[in-house]
Amino acid sequence: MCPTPTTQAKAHSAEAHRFEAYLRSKKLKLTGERMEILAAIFQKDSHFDAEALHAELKQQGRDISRATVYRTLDLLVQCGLVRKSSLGSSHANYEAAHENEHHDHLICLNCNKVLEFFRPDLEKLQDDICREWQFKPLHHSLQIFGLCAHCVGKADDSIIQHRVAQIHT
Amino acid sequence: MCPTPTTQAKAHSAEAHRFEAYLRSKKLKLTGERMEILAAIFQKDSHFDAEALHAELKQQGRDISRATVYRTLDLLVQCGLVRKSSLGSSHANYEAAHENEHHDHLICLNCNKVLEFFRPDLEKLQDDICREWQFKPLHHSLQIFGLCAHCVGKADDSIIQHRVAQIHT
DNA sequence: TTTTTTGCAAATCGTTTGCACGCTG
DNA sequence: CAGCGTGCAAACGATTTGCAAAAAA
Repeated sequence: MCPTPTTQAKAHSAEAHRFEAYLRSKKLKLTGERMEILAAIFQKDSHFDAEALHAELKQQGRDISRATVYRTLDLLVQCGLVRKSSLGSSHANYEAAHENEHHDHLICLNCNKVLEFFRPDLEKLQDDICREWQFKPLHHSLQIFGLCAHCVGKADDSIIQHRVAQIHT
Repeated sequence: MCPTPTTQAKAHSAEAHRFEAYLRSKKLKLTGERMEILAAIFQKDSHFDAEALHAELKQQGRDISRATVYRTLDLLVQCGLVRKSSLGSSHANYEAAHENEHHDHLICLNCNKVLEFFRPDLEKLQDDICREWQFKPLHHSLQIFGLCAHCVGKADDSIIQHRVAQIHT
């Protein structure tokens, strides 16, 4: 009876509700473009950049301008539904903030795979450091760059060394 | 008797020797511009960006082109004398790698002060994480953003919240 | 109707590059 | 003198912005 859940179904997802609430709280408007961008992001499984998102929307038939994609990503970051982190590249990368869980990243310099991990003891250690310096933490980012299990031994050393020097943290 | 150590004295500093050795090993040339840039960097105490370095050189009477500054910074990063890390901004920041000591950063979102810390237990924890994932670490970066002791309570919440969302990691 | 949003294209900003000339080895 | 290095100005690529038309409240 129910139609198969499709992009359409996302209209009432938890993310959509949260975004709507956020927009209302800021007296901003709920537009088709904003909702489609949100849906597209939460359909994705991994990290992406603005350009890839824009291209994906276009191929889905929605020709939303790059400017709107950037503007909407900003809003989503502000309201906590999307997380931004470069992953070592010089341009911004984003990911849907499913479940609100925080995590950090292991980034393979050979195949570009991104592994996510969460360690409570790491979080605690950071709290200790902040206490020691009387520093109030609001955000943190730990990125470990190297070679994943598949790429160890298979990567060209000189290329990898070059990539290490190019990392943007 | 000895003349007071000045910029000139840097010509034989440990850094200069290391840079010279690196250049020789790569069959690159030891130029005045490269040495002056190195000296200027090691005179500085803190983090800086390419633009600031370029301006500083100019005001010291050395009018080295921006292109050369960028090219030389690259070389210095490659040979390990300079470290690159954005500190949350969208453009590159650099710091002299005195003593080879590794450290991480606490970055105040109000006054932009950067506190450096080193925790052996943090390094060990990262090794554990990498072992667990069979990941070979080559580089890492931990940045904690927030408010330093001086700025807690003095900062405008909405401005800080906005800055958190702008962080580039 | 009032206010916000959109798309477009131009503008920005940090950084890189091609090229002709200059300097190092 | 054979290569590299330099300065210049143009090119770049990601992101932002001003503005007039379009959509939401």
